[in-house]
Amino acid sequence: MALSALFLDIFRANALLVAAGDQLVAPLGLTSARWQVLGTVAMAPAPQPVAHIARDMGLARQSVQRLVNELVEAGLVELRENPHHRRSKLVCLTDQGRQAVASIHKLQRPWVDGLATGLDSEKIAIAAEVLQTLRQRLAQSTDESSD
Amino acid sequence: MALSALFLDIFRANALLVAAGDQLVAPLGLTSARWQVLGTVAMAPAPQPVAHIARDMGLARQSVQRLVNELVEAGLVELRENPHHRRSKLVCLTDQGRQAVASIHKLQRPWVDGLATGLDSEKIAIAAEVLQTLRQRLAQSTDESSD
DNA sequence: ACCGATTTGACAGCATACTGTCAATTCAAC
DNA sequence: GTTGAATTGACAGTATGCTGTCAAATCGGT
Repeated sequence: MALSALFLDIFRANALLVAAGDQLVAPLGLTSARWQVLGTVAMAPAPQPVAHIARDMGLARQSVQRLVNELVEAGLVELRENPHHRRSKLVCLTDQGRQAVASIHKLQRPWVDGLATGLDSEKIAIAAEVLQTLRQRLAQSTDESSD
Repeated sequence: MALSALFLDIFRANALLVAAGDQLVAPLGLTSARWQVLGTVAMAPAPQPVAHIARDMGLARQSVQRLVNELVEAGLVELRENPHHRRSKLVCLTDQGRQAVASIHKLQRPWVDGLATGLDSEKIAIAAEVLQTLRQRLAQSTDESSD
C-alpha cells in the first residue's frame, strides 16, 4: 500500500524538519517548538489566551501552556489581564519577542527558499492537499480525544 | 510561501498519525513507536543489532535502544548472541512477538484502507515524492549531526 | 601485532508532546 | 439567580526523541 510508505515519509520529514528548525533558531536561543508558538502569537490579529493558541496549533492545551510559561520566563512574551476572564491571561509579545520574530523572519526566508528551489509548486500543492485530506480523516477517527 | 504551509501540514499529520497509531495498537499493549520497531525487526531478512535497526528507521541509535530494551522486557523480542560481535546482540522476534505482528497486520489493513479510500494514488505518489525531496535536502543541511 | 578510529550498548539528562486530576472561573440552561 | 457543564491554568506523571559520555569490542592502517 503506497499510503503506508507515505506515513514513513511523513515521520521522517517531521523529524528532520524539527531538527533543522532547532538548528535554524538555535543562534537566537530558541527551539523549533518555541519558535512555532512565538510565530502563532505574532500572527494572531489580537492577543489570545493559551487555550486558544493551542487550538490554533492543533496541540494539546498543556503542551502550549508549558511553552508559553517558558517564553514568559525568557522574556519574549508577557501575560496581560484579560477583561473577559480573570484566570485566562492574554499572551502578548514583548519588545524582545518582537525583535526575535523579526530575526527569525530574516533567517527563515533564505532557508525555505533553499529548500523550495526546484520543487514544483503544483506538486507542493498536491502534497498539501493529500496531507490535509489525511488529517481530516485522522481527526475524525481520533474524535474528540484531544485534551 | 506554499512550502511553509506544507511544513505545518506535516507537523499536524505526524502528530495525528502517531496518535491514531497509538489507539490502533493499544489493545495489544503496544504504542506507535514500539509497533514501528517491531515491524522493522519483522521485515528484516535477517536478525540485526540495535544500531543497524536505528539506521534502517532513520532514528538515533539510543532511541531505538530504549525501545528494544522495553520490547525485551515485554517479551516480544529477544537478544541472541552475535557471532561477529560479542557486545552487539541480534534482535529477534519471540513467539509472542510474532503473534503480535500478525495481530497488528489484521488491524492495520482495514485501517489503512479506510484512510486511503477516495485518495488518488497518483496524488499520494506525488506527495511521497515531494516529501522525499524535502528529506534529502534536510538530511544534507542537517549533515552528520545525527548520533 | 599494534595502536588509533569507529562502533556499540549502558547510563544519565533534556525537550517535546500527551494524559489525568484539581480548583477557579466562566457560561448556559432553567 | 442558581446550578450544572465547560473552560482554564497549575501540577504531576508518562512516552518518545535527542544529546553527551563512558567502557568494551571491533576494525583498519601501518
